[in-house]
Amino acid sequence: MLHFWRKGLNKLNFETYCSRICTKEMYKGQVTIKDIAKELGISPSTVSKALKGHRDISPITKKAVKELVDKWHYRPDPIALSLKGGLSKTIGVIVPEIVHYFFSTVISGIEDLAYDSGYHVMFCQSNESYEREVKAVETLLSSRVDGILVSIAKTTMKFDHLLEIREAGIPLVFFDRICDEIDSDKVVVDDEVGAYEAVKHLIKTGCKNIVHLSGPQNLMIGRSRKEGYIRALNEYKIPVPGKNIINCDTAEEARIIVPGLLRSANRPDGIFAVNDLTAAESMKIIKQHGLRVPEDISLVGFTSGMISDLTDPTLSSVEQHGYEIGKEAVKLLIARLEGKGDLVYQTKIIRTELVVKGSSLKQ
Amino acid sequence: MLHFWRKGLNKLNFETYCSRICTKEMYKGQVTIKDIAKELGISPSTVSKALKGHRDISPITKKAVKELVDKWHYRPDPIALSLKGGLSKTIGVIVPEIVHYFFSTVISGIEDLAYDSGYHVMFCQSNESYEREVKAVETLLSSRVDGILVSIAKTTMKFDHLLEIREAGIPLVFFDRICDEIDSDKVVVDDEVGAYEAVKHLIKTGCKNIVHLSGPQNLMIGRSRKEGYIRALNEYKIPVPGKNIINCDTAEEARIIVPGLLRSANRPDGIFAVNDLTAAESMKIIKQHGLRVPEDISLVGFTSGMISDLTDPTLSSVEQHGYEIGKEAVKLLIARLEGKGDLVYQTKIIRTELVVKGSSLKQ
DNA sequence: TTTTCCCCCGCAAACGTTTGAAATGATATT
DNA sequence: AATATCATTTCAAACGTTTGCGGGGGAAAA
Repeated sequence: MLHFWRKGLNKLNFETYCSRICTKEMYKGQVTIKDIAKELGISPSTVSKALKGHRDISPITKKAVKELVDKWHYRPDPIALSLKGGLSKTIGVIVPEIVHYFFSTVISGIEDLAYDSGYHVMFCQSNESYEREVKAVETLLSSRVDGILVSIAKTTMKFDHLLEIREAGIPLVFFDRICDEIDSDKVVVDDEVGAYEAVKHLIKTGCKNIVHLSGPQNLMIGRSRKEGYIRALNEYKIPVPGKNIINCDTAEEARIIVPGLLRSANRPDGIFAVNDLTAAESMKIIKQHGLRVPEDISLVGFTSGMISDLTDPTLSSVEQHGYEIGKEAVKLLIARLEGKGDLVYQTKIIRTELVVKGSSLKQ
Repeated sequence: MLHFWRKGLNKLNFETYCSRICTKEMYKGQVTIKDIAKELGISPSTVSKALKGHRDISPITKKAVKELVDKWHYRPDPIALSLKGGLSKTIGVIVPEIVHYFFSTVISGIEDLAYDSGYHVMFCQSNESYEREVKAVETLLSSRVDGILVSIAKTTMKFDHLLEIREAGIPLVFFDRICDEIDSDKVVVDDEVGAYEAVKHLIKTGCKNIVHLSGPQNLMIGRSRKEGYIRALNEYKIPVPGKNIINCDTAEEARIIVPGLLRSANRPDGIFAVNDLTAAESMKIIKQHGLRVPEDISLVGFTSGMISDLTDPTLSSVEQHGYEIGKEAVKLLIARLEGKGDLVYQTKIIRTELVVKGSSLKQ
């Protein structure tokens, strides 16, 4: 029974060879390499080799295989491939929340570059919860992703789960909400410079009493933006009273905090908010109190997307280039995955850009 | 070599049994069931059965296995599992774009329910391009996802790629941007009713000349919203001149179209826009022309998230409950995947809700 | 005619896991 | 003492694919 068929095969012309009736039950399950082999009366390994153009396989067989493959819509099973090769060609992403302009922009960048590079994207949202974040790491690890991109939750103070990723031997890249305690590839926005530029702009346009509505101080981004604020004031020798830095990074908090500010003895004439949503809400409150933006109070936010075009007046803001961040993060990860990256960890800084609009143009 | 060890094993106490030195090279690759077996001197199948609490396995062995598993952080390889079981426990999602409040909300709902149900989510964005959508289907199919959720792109007019999903035998659920030509499970918003309610509200608050800025008519949502608009006007015996229905569903188009409207002979006193972004841009243009909202022109949009709170005045809009849509879509898919769904296709309708805010309160 | 060589192709192992069937040793039954 | 019973474990096959190795057959060289 060995090789007896070959005489027949070699004499077979393509018509006969390929026009056999399609007996494969295509409605159930997928076409496998074995099905192709059985139909053609050859072995699975021959089919496999034919498919990748191995020189061992004769042109006649190659052609026959390819035609049947097309006819039956055979697709190699990525799962079997992964089992063999050990790589899933999938990268995992953990973000605090998807419903958030900045993060969806980053994800968009991640998705675009990942797919162009032949990787799939699997993602989880932590919903800003430490527990969910731990669970997400667990999920991704047991999914055998090749690498993980993560932007940590506001409430994350312990990092064991992230270290576990490292211990499992899979590459990790932080973006935006990075973790200082862990040495790794990182992509960050130059928050400090962005904040500095924003506050400097407020000072130059005549603000004397600038309040900073700040973000959580356990996150780098919260600290950096505050530092930029302080540096700008220091540079212009303006005192920085502690009460001018107020933790307030949501619209809800703004509704509680801003009214008090407006009624206080020395009302601010400039506000630098840690994000646009807070800034926009502040603007509304200011207007409700009968004050004008920017005449009475100038406002600058930190990008959360198209918000800045919708407010009245339009909102000056620091653009973060989320799409670039996503792409850079994937680039770093893939470089490491494919071994081209040298062993030293990199931190990529994406520059910010102050976009001045209506809310800070005093005259 | 067969079973000779057992005498020893049974006499072994746990300390000795489990405290063997961790010789496994844990820095490279994953711990497999074989490693556990080898270390314990038993066979892989015993380990496997011990792990799932098979009654065949003695308590002493079970405990030993579990302790080593904990110690070495063994995780079953999902890839091997998938190879065996034929299921990847992954669902694929195709959306037009992630950077879009409505879709990111839906995705959030999808993600939440999917993970709670033990499924992973893999996703692609079509960027509103037909070609990209075809490629996304291709990608997802060759990823062997168990099911696919899709919201089609604006430019998609042919549906062969979607039929291919059906032919591959994997369940398909449409959401929001559904495809009428394909019989399948669907989750839709009752756009028609939402539009009807919105326009009725405009009529009741005194608008006589209402313009509809409509969406693409190849999409159900574009057609349905237009139909709701027409039904409301018909009900109040208000004529519907063709020129009052204008294709315009982006801020860019609004900047071109709306100024003309405002300068026209019979300027509208109400506008129903197919989405909030268009409505918000229209509002800006109206104000720039020295007209007031809602006194001169009332405005109602169709939800795109938090936009409606940011404009001045706030924007009346039809809420779509994107999060619910995502959850329902996953629910339908999982029901079908797990065979509990009967064979008949379902269409789930998520009701909309008119949220009246400042832009349509004339007095 | 025999030997050598090359071209094609099949075999088998491997990836990690599951599962029914077979086997082992000890104990209980006749 | 031979046999049946039981608990516990191993064996082997399977999922779909890849790949180095070995071998059959035909053609060219001796």
